[in-house]
Amino acid sequence: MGRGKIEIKRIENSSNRQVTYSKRRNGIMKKAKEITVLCDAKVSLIIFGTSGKMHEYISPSTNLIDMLDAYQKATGKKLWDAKHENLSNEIDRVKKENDSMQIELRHLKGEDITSLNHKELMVLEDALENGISSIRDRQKSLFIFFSIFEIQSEIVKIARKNGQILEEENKQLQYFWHQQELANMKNAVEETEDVYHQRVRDYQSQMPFAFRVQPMQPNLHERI
Amino acid sequence: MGRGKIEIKRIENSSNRQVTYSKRRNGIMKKAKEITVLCDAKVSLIIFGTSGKMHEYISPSTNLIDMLDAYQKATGKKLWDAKHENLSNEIDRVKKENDSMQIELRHLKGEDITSLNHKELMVLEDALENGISSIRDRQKSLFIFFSIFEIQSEIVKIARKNGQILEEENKQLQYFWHQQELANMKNAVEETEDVYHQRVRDYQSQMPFAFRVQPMQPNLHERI
DNA sequence: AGCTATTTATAAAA
DNA sequence: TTTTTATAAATAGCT
Repeated sequence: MGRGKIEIKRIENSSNRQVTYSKRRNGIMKKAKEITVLCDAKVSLIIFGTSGKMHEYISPSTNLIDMLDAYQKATGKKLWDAKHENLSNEIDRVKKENDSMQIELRHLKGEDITSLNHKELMVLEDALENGISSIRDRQKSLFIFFSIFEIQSEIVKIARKNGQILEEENKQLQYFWHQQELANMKNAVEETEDVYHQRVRDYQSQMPFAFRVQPMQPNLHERI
Repeated sequence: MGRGKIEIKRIENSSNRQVTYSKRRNGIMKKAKEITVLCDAKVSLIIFGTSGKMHEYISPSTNLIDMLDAYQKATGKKLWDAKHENLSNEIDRVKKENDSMQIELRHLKGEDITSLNHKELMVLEDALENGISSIRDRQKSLFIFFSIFEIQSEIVKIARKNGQILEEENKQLQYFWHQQELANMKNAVEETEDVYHQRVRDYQSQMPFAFRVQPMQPNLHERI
């Protein structure tokens, strides 16, 4: 369909090829649109020329993703599923890890343990005993922290009473403590004051003698 | 291009539409092949008719996946990445869940607890105490199970000694126990025998008097 | 699925 | 690129 008939083989003349490409590309696009309208067809047409520039036509009634989904259904070929597989495997792996941790957590909380044998129960018991002793150690060390803090406060108080420390120096000391120690123990102190006195009884008997404190001013928190 | 000119609008006559679809589909396919050859173009053409049947053409120099990769590069549009995003989100969610369980597990095991305040430590301690008491309860009930089993064995033994039970009846009794009880406690029994005697000392003092046993034949396992 | 009159696409030229 | 125009190709309506 032109001034002369042409063979269907690569057009060697580059500018001719470019012209033909442009014309035929428009032609195909037009045909694609027409068949879409005339026949209710869904068409996906993607063309790359040698320049690398892309042209596409997708029927307005659909979109490329749906087309490709349909393509996969129709052909059974995988397109992105291969890429999905990695992610799916990752999910499976993490979920399994999740499940086993879930089970371990339940066991540590004493749930779902009827399926465990004696040996397994002993392992669990040991783990729990270790955990509880670590936590009690930590609570003791927190108590020591408080005790030291309280001793300091008492020293300051006594010193002030005796007039050995001026009000200004006292303030500086308080500031020093605030900066050096409170910064480090901030987290530990949080929300702890309200249970402090209640727990003192529990741990005082376990404290090394050197750290035992008989507070002269038990309402320490009023001065923090 | 035909006996009459047609408007580009949906062909209402269904059989006409089907014929036109078939003809024009072939036409587009041919055009696609031609532009591929004539102009070194890469074409992806996918067509679905109303019947749902699919037809495709991909330039021989490429394949659909490469075309779609190029499409994504050219347009910046995501195709399967959108689907990947869901999976990625799922992974993130599960991993977060994982992390928090990891932390909880560590805490229950007494690890990484320096960042916890007193209140949090107390919650942990309670959880551990609950866990440990559940597990000890379970161990006691397992012990009871063993004790009953042992009592039965002793009874059988005494009875046999006294000639009150014939060898055959004894076998039947053993079989009965094997079926009725061992089936249920199989899991609990597994690997338990080797620690049985070692633990008896620990729990015996906690047992209700009724269940205390002074084994006349401690090497029970030889007859299981 | 063929036929063919007619429309449409396009090759070559500008 | 786009337009022109002669001609090849596609196809609508019919069998």
